[in-house]
Parts: sequence; structure tokens; C-alpha cells
Amino acid sequence: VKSCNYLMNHLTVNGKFDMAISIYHQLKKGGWSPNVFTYTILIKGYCGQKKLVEALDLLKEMIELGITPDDFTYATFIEGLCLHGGSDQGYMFLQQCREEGSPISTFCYNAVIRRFCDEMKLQNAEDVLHDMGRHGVRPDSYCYSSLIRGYCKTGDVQKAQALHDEMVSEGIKTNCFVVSSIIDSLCKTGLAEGAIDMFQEFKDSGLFLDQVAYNNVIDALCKMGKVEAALKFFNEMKSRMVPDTKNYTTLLNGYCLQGKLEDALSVFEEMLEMGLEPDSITYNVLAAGLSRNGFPLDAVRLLNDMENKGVKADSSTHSNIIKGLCGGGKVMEAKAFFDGLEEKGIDTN
RNA sequence: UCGAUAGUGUACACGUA
Repeated sequence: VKSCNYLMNHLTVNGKFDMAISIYHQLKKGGWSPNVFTYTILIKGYCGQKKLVEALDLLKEMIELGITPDDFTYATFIEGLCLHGGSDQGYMFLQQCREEGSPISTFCYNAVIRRFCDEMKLQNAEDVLHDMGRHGVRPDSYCYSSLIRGYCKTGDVQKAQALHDEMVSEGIKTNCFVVSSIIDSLCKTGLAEGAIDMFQEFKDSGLFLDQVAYNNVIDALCKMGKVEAALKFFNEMKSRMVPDTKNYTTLLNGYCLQGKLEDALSVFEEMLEMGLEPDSITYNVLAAGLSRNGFPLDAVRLLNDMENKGVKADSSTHSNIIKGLCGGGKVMEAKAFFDGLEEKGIDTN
């Protein structure tokens, strides 16, 4: 049964839920009894297909069969309900289950909070956060993270920071996910200096800051034109961990923005030497840099090269190519390229 | 490790002024 569950789960998350169901039927035919995991996976699958009725039927069925759903099971169904029936409905269901004495853990509250945040109903999310405490379930960093990120999205970094303070004062450990959300939001609301201070502060406090956190400050510095400062952080990061494609792309962009093509190219080469695969964004950044700084046709060449290497072009690539061709005086080619896209049915918005 | 959840990089267009 364990192996079947494993397989069914993988099929489900890869969009082959029908196959998972047929495994389930074979399992039952073979006289095996599905367990809580099996049912939870199936409920997840039905929720993914918006088939909430079927999901709920399974929940009832397992109870009748004496297989007691646990908090994962409830969380899975609640999340589906939030997603397809609205978070208000999901929360109502949670409350109902809670009154019936079903196991409602932080995972369940988490789902509701996250979905309320996705709907930008931040006040509702916060109410749930405080409500769970009254029912004896301690919020964790995931709960706060969703909410903090929600406020970051609205640009209310103050509120986000207040929540972060609240979280820490509740004795919940912070981590680089939460911190980097705030750092990024500070950067993007023009408070990069504060962001960098915060970064240093947490680093000095011994908190592990990963590639994403580093990238937040590297990007902010690059966008301010302070590539040299960005490079310092980049090197510091390199001494602690392996930079990823996004880190290299960010720094590459920094050099391109300054028109420092030589440096940009050497970053690109270093990245290749490190064995990292540039993705379409890396290529787009470099191409835009080349184009903007007087080498439009090289940009076009680079992007063709990219497609030859099997990296898929996106709409940004296309507009870079068109711009490159126009900038290189090859307006007719640009038009031909554009028409070619339309013929292939590619959205040229 | 048989089941759930959070953060970062590119162009353009758009909307408000």
C-alpha cells in the first residue's frame, strides 16, 4: 500500500490523476485496504480537478470504513474548498469540523490563512491567525509568513514588520523565508538602505541567510547602480554557498544596466564554468544589455544561440530580437520575424 | 522520505497622473 500511495501521489501531482484512480481500484480489487494516506492523496486529486463533491464523498466514505481522517486529510480538503469555493467557505468548514471534534491542526489553519492572503483578504487572514490561538493551536512561521507576504504585496512593510515582531515575541523562530520577504519588500519600496541594515543585522545574529536573501540585496544594489557593492555581497555569498542561476542573472543584469558589458560577459562565463545552466531570463538579460549598449545584432545572435541550445524563447526573447533587429537597422527582418511569430500563432500582444 | 503549505532575477504592453 505504501508503494501504491507513493506512486499515486506522484501521478496526481503530475496531472495524471486518472491513472492514480485506476491504481486505487486495482488496489481494492486485489484485496488491499487503502489507508489514511491513500484517501488524502485521492482527496487532493479530486480537489485539484475542482471535484469538491467527490472529495467530500471520499472523506465521508473513509469515516464510514473506520479509517479516521487526520489533520492532513482535513487540511487537504479545506485547501481545496478555499481554492474553489472561496476561503470564507473553507473557514466555515474548518470551524464546523472543529466543533465536531475533528483534528484541526496548524496545517488546516495554515491553508485557510494562505488562501485568504491570496484573495488579499488580509484582515480575515489575521483574524484566523488570532482565532487559532484561542483554540489552542499555536501559529507557526508558515502562518505568519503568508500574512507577512500579503502585507508586503500591498506595500505595507510597516505592518509586515509589526507582524514579524509579534511572531518573534511569541517565541516563533524566524527564518530566511520570512526575513527575505520583508527585505525584498523594503527594497522595492525604495527603502533599500533599511533592507541592507536588516540583512546585516540578521546575518550578525547568526540567522542563516540563503541565496534568495542574498539575491534580494544584490538585486537592490544593482538597481541602484551600485554594482560594486553588489559584487561584495555576491562574493561573500560565494564563500558560504554555491550561487545559483538567479544570482548570476541578477549580477549580470547589474553590469548590463551600467553598460559594463565586459564584466557582464565575464559573469556569464563564470556561470558556465560553474556548470550552471543559463535559462531564458539569463539570456534575455544579457541580450537586452547587448542591444541597449550598441550591439543589437550580437543580441539577436545570442538569442538564436539560446534556442539552439534548447532553451525556450518567451515573449521577452521575441521582443528583444525585434528590438535588436530594428536597432541594427534591419527593420525588414524585424518585420519578417514578427510576421513569422504571428503565423506560428504565438501571442504577439 | 506513503500524504499539505511560505521568499528572489529579464523585456514589453497596460492602468492612473
